[in-house]
This record gives sequence, structure tokens and C-alpha cells, in this order.
Amino acid sequence: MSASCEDSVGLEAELLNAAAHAEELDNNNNNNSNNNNNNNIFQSNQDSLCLDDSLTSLQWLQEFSILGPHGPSPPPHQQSSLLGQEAPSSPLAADPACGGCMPLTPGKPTSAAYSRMPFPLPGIVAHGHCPDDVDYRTNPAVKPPYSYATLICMAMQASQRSKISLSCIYSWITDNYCYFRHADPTWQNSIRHNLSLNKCFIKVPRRKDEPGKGGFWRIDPQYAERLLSGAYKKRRMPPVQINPALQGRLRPAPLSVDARSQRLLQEFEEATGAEQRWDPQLAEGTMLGSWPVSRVVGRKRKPPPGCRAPGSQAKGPRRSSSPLLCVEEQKELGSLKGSFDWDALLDSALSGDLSLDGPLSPIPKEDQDLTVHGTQIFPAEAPGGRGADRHNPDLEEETFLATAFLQCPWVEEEVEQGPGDYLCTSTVNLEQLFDLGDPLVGPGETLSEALL
DNA sequence: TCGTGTTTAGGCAGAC
DNA sequence: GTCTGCCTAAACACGA
Repeated sequence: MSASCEDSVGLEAELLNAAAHAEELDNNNNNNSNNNNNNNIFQSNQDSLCLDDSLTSLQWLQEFSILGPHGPSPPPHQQSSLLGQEAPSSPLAADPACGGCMPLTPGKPTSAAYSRMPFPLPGIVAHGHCPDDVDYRTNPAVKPPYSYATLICMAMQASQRSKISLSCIYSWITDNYCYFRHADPTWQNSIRHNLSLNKCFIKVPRRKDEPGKGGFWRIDPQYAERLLSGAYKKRRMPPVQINPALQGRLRPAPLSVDARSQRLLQEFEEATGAEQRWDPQLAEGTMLGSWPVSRVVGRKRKPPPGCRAPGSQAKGPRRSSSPLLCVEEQKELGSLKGSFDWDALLDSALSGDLSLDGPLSPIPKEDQDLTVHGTQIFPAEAPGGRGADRHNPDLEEETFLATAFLQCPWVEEEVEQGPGDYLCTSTVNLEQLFDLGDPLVGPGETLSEALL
């Protein structure tokens, strides 16, 4: 990032303005009973909010940019239609920084939704363009601009659990990305391949007393750490891949994001290392619910379906309602779905998550203790190595829990636990996230160093 | 049989 | 040009 001082000043001003907007909105929403519990917290943190540094204050941006393939979901008046479609939760749902408690439904961002945001969202309101042309959940023609690893992570986050079965990953993806419902099922092979090959994912063997096939998967804590540190190189995914079979139906929408907004986003992401998949142009097609013109990527080398090897298309894409899912997995999947409250989301964004003080998290004490404050931290090995703990489930679990705050918004819970518990999932504020003020992390010391 | 998991191979594209 | 990450495809083994 090469942000100038002028930019920084502007950014700070924007943030202060944002806080003011947030306060205003909060006051306007006092009649919302769901708000009441948070108001005190929020108001008690007004000062800190206003005096926040830019990194903290930009949390809303992080919430908005890195988590949701679709940006904010529709406001309540549009929820019904989405919920009527058996809306699954989105990755946003599980993210502590976005309120943590509300499973979100990927949906089309709308002007109404944006207008409810506490302050102008760079790149959205700023240019006054809120296209709603792409809804990955319902649009079968556009391939999500996320890597499989990202999709897996999203599914894991949305699951609100520390581990997730392969079938649930499939289901989450097909539920949230219509493209995959109609795509050649070979993408599932890619998912499996990714899980096996990608160091980010750790297999959790299924217990013998647990029915079902295969094991569970979770994110390697190291992955979360690298996420935070921004160690991963930026790589751009093709923002869209048009389903050839549906390409003819597409109608690209022109869209522009003003340069300042893009810069603002970039600054934030570079500050937080949250830019994993961020691409301003990509953002146009995801966060803003549209796709960039002239960025249709023809990277596919796949021959036409007719030329595919025999048997490669034998099976159709699986659906979330697949009877192949065992009861347990259906239960598990249940937590991936559900309605959410936009008001609550926004309110939460205005209250708990923006605060730096006080444990807002309903995470069980023992789980909280397993964060950076905990002692059961087993530092990851050298980059690239999954380490021996990969083969030690117990150790893995401890390691995972120890850094759970970094990577999983879900509450560690047993599979037997019924769905819906995630509604109490914690929120993790930036203080937790970056361990601000934590004595374990000294000045100039990175979280990794502290952990090591 | 089918789902799952692993491994290998090759190609593409962005970053360096 | 090389490195790296990602995607795709395929083959194989294992277990429910």
C-alpha cells in the first residue's frame, strides 16, 4: 500500500463520519427491542469508537468485504422472498466481526440494504450504484469468484462448527452458489482434492461411534494466522466464469467504483491482511452484486461436455436436500441454513462488533481461555508443513481451539448438538482478533511471534 | 455401488 | 522466465 498522508487523513475523517452515522442510526433504532441489549454496550463505547484508530474503525469494512460473496443481504422487507427460498447461511453469518450471531443469506444487495448501513460504504453508496444483477445463490450462470479453498472456508464458517463434513461442504456450496448446482459435478472432485492437498484444511477423523461416511474437515489454525498476517500472496480469481450453457442469458451490467473508494478498501485490506481474494474489480461483481464488464474469463480448458470422458457426467449435482445425507449431516446442514435478521445484523455491527471493550462474546469461558490467552497453544510448524499434529486428533483439537478465535467464529461444539446453537455464537472483536493490548503480544510483536 | 480421500499430472495465470 | 497458487482431470483405494 502506498497510501499518502492525505489519504490517511481522509480515511480517518471518513471513519469519524462513519461513527457519527452509526450513532445516529443507533438512536433511530432505539425502538428495536433487539437493539436494547446492545445499546448500552454500543453507547458505552462511543468514545472509544470515535477515537478508534483506523484499523479498528474499519472493521465494518472487513466485515463487508472479506466475508460475504454478496455483500449485505437484503433488508427485512426482502427477506421473506429469500427465506422462502430456503436460504442458507452465508459465510458472513459465522464471522465474529459481522455480528456473529446471524446466519446470513447470500442475496442480492440492494439499495435499501445499503441505505441502512450506518455510513456510506465506499464503493457502494459512494458512487450511488447498487446493481443487483448477480445473485450467486440463484444465478446459475456465474461462477463464484472464489477459490475452492475459499468456498470451503466459507462453508466451514457458515457451519458454525469446528468441523464440517464433506457432504455439508457440498451442500453449502450448492445452496449458496447456484452455479454449482448446475455445473458438472467434477467440482466436487476439486473440493476433495483441495481438502486433501491444501494445507489449510485438516481432516478430523470421524469417531467410530459416529455414523456416516468419511471424516470431518476443519481449518488449520496456521491458515487463520496467515490470513491475519496477510502472508498469503494476493491472487486474483477470475471474477466470473460464465456457465457456457447459460451464457446467452446473461446481461452484463456496467458498473464503476470510484477510485477513492477502491483505495479505501485497499488500504483497509492491506492493513488487515484481509485482502485474500479482494480485487476491486472483483468486488464490483461480488460485493456490489454485479460483474465487471469485459472480465469474463475464459480460463476453462475443459472440452465441451460432449467430449468429456465417459462417466464424467454420470452423476448430477447434489442438492442440499440430498437423501444421501445422513440424519446427522442433515442436522449439521441445518445450521448452515436459516433465516437471519437484517436489523439484528446491522444493529450488531453498530454495537458489539464495533466495540473494543468488554467481552461481548457468549463463548463459553473455557473456549475463550483457549484463545491467545490460553496455554494450549501449539505453534504451527514451519510454513508449509502441517506438522505432526495433523495426525494427532487430540492435539489437533487443542491447537485448533487455541487459535479458534483467529479462524472460526463458530463455537466449538459437538456434532450431536442440535442446530441453532450457533445463534449464540460469539462475536470476536478486533481486540480479540489482533490481541490489542494483550500483554502476550508486545509492541511490534506479531501475533505469530507471540504464539511462538 | 457409492461416497470419500489421496495422489498424480498438466495447464493457466498472476506475482516476482 | 520462474515461482506459486489454483483449477481440472483422472486413477486408485478404502469403507459404509
